[in-house]
Amino acid sequence: MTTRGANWETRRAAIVDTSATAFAQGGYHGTGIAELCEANDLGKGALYHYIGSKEELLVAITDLVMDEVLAGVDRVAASGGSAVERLQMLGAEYLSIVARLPDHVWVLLHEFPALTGARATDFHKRRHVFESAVEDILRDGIKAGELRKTDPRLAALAWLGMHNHAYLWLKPGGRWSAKDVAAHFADIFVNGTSAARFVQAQQ
Amino acid sequence: MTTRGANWETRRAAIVDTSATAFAQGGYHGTGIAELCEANDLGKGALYHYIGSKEELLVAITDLVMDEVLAGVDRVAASGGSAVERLQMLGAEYLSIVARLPDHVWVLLHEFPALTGARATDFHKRRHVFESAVEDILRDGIKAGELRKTDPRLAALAWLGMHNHAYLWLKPGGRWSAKDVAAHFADIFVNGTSAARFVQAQQ
DNA sequence: GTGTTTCTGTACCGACCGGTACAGTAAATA
DNA sequence: TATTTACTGTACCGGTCGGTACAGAAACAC
Repeated sequence: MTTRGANWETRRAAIVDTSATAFAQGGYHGTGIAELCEANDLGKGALYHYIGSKEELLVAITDLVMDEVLAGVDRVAASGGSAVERLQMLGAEYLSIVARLPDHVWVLLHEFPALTGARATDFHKRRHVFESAVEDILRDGIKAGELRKTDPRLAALAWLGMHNHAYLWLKPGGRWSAKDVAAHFADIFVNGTSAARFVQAQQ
Repeated sequence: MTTRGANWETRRAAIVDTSATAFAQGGYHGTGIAELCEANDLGKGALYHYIGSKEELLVAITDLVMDEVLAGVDRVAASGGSAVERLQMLGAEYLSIVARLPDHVWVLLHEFPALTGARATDFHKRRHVFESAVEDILRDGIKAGELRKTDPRLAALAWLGMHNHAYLWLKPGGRWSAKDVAAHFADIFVNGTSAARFVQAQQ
């Protein structure tokens, strides 16, 4: 067993972040240990003093994202808002993570199939919690009469697609903020893009 | 220069398809030449007689998908329908490709960053044609008064996210057909999920 | 049958893969 | 100052990477 110094944890966290960026650029399999060493400005010995193995690095990256996502799910559940309010809040929570940790999210969405064994099943469980949260909110909204009677699973997949896709173009300091996009997406998803509704409302 | 027999092309096409499935399971970098040989039941010599190189295989897979996507874009443009009609039609065209070639699409969406040089710029140009087609239809719809005045770029990103994401769960012979999903998605995107509109319409 | 072309398996290449061993250094503790 | 503890660079491991050379098999032409 190896002992750990005072700032071992912070050093490791920095390595995880830097490596996430490297993976996001070259892919998990496409980025070698040598490149990670260069990105972190560390020798192999020093690197392995912190990471254990390449797969542990991948686990650290995915865990970091999923911890935040599930914390967001909890905050939304505790908010006690209406289904539509919770849907928009969940979108804002999720997109703020995407905007804050775009590289980590990139790695998560692209490389989670590289996880093996217990790590893989663990990840799938946690992802299921997030996706079910979306679907449950939609079910609540339909039951409460807030939302039309649509297939909740298919609608959830549409919602998830809209928001997941943002990891490709939503960047911190970019054209839109996470909050703006969340509001816009909630508007499209709930109210649609048709002009007809407003015509009718004016009648 | 190598000469080619009568069924060289068909053999190559079969190898491209089989390799797409292999890449979709293990990733481009994660799948070695040896695994491709096994998947295709061919020795290295035979395989290289058809593929040239590993990257050419990737190019063949992405080209196959993009050819179909751009053909769909052309058919939609030639249809002469309204913006809303064209939007739904483009969704159906795209999702039918996703359902028919899920492995190819998987490889395209995950591994296109591995393309280099002219291949990369070519791909980005063709993808831009597709994404612009979506945005242009939205602009047309807004101008014609069919759609509300929203940010066309952001709305296009929402639409693309919804449809792109389908490569993860839309399978041939699965729970939903490509046409069903396209109709459902168009309904959500254009009309939204709110119950309010129908309440107002009934008044 | 003979010669040519198309195809395929085997052996092999240098480079790089993820990972380990370990000596050495720097800093804290005594 | 002596000793321990935390950290880091170098050398190296067996294995696999993508790719090539080439001899021989199979299919074809005549």
